[in-house]
Amino acid sequence: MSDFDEMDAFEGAVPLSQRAMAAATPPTPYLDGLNPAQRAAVEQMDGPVLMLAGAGTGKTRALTARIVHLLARGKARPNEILAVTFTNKAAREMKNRVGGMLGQQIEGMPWLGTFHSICVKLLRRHAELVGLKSNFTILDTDDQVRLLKQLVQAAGIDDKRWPARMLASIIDDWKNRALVPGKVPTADAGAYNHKGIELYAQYQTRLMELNAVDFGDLLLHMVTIFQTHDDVLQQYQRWFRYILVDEYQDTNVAQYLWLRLLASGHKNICCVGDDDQSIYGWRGAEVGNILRFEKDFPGAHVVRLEQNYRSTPHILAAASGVIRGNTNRLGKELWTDAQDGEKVRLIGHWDGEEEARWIGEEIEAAQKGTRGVRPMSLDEMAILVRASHQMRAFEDRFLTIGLPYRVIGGPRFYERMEIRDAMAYFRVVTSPEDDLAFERIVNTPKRGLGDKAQQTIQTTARANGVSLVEGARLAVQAGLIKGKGGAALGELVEGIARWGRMAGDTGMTHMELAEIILDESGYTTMWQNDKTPEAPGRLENLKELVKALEEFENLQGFLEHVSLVMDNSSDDAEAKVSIMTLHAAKGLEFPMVFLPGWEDGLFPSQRSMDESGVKGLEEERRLAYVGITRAEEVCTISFAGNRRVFGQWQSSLPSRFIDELPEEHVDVMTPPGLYGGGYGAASPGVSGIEQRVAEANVYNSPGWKRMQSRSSERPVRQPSEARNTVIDLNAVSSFTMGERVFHQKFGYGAIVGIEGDKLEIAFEKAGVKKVVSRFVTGCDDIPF
DNA sequence: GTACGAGTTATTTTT
DNA sequence: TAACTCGTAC
Repeated sequence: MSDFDEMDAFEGAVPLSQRAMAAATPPTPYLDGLNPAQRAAVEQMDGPVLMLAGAGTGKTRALTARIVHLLARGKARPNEILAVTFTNKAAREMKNRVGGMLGQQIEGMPWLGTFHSICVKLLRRHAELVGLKSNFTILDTDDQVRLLKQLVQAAGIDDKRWPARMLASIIDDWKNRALVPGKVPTADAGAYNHKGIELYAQYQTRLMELNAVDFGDLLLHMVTIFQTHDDVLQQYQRWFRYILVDEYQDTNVAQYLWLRLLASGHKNICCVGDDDQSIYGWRGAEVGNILRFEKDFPGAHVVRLEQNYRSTPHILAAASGVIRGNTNRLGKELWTDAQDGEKVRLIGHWDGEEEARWIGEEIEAAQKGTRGVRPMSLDEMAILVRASHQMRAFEDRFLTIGLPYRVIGGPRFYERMEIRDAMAYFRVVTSPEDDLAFERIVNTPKRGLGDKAQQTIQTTARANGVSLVEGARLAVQAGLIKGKGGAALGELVEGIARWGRMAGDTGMTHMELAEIILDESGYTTMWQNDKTPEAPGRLENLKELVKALEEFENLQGFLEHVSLVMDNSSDDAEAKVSIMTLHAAKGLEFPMVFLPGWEDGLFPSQRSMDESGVKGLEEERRLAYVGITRAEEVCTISFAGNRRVFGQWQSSLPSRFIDELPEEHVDVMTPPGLYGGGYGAASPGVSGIEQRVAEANVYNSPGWKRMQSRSSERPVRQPSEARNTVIDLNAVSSFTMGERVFHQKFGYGAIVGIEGDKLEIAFEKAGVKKVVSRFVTGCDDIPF
């Protein structure tokens, strides 16, 4: 069971008074260099503390110092401190920093971890109280949906109209709100075509039968146990002398209840967070938890960390100006000692491609040091977008100009198909009753087992009250599955049994076992024979998976770890620009940050506003705040007048957040491709940024005005699209020797030969190629 | 069992 | 537009 040894976390309870005395007045080097607010947050050890930590105010430092202080003062032993984070990354960082501050790795803080990993440990010890066995399996989203799909279909519901995914998110939402099937309010009765609650109950029953839990259950079951077994609750209330919570603004109702139950004895709970950075409302986070802290814990000490060590004053002022638009804040104002630095830069572009092109050029200039303050490495730059589809324009552009970039986020290593397949094999081997895993691999690779064969397996298993593996064995034995499929299935079942025996055998490492499983099952061969371009990568991933096993004692340990730790370890050496969503950027910082796509409807997202009204808008605004505060030295906000949305050209207005930027901290730039910038005054009554944007921007250009005036009809000349059309019409004849042209894939180049409609082009990055002329556009660079 | 074509549908994502 | 899912035809 991974890093959790049954007794470790609780052993050696020496009376506290004795320990406290032994640690009379030890030196406190970890307090040096803390500012007064941080220090207060560290030294106020007893009772409830709310540490309101603005962006870049050294919260992790204060949090780790607090842990070290508690230990140094003998207030608690390492295993008596409960420290909860949201992500494994945060947990890891805190662990490292506590170790670093103490000068050595203490014997471990077993209760420093994510909500989920801590709940797994607890639930394994008390599983029987909610009807589970302690070796329950943890289902991920994929398993969850597959299971629900079965139930939905069994209930005779059209899963096309009512997708299982939808039900999964409804159930997740209930679990986030700590609602067991019987407690779902009647207001939600209509959910999922009035079948939601019933299916939720069925799903929970099915999970019990499978001895399985989903992510939401980890919290929910523990809350149930604490609520119904006072003795258990008290045991942990006594054991966890001090509780620390990171990112408190992201907690959902279940997590909140869990914390409140544990803290209700001594109330030594320190919650750290920033209401202005609450951006996960859509997945159940309740800003209300942090806003209500002082009511929940009367007499709480509230400490505000407001000195920012990250950004320049202009950047902070811009961020403050935007977030000021929100109501219902606890209220904080970031300040800094730092020198002035550059103002936040604001620029509008004609369309999204233009924006990507400009940012690409800015990045290249910044690298050389011809722009901004100093030459910067690509590692120091990031582009933060609202929605991942916005990344595409940048990827396309950077590919053509050969600018190295990396996309952060997206499918993680352990979510890739081949990894999940391989893990399903491991799961079946280590626990043959894992039906979901068996279903996944029974016909992967193809064994000639279609729907009918799989149904036979199901029926046999159910009739005999056994697992699918066992059902399959019986079915084969009884000759119910004929031909090639039957033989292959027999082989698979036999293999599972054999590999299971090998697992118990000590003569073999679990890495060797893993390789044997993947080879003998034919899984490796399947990819070797696959000729799709991604096959080699998948084989590579499988190799990496086996390598990752090394750190664990056995396959079970590995599976346990992986079910909760879905990390992506991509540490490539080459310097690259990072592209990611604003959500993914939380907690990160970069000297140079680009915030493109600030257009109303895109950011703030129309959908957010439609679905959640003012609440939604405020969360979007916090997203803007998070974005701006990621920047250390240079922050560039941009928007485009026109953008392709679902293949259609759409024009939009600059984001309302742009109007909220304080004018004196913003430098409005003139977009390239405009003849000298301004086109006269904007309409009267418009002032401040809006006016300056209008003066400098496309919004006051003839092209824009033309489009506006014809807004009811289709604009005569769409951007880019128009350009392409013109070229297409003149495809054969329009090119001349030496002309500079652009190709989607190969970038810029010059024509060195013409043969009918085929062109020979010397590309700047890709060398000389022959290309059909319609794939090439001239770059006459005339705007609009 | 696969391959292809029609039809659908377009946030944010951790555990 | 493009990516994905589903159903049908071979």
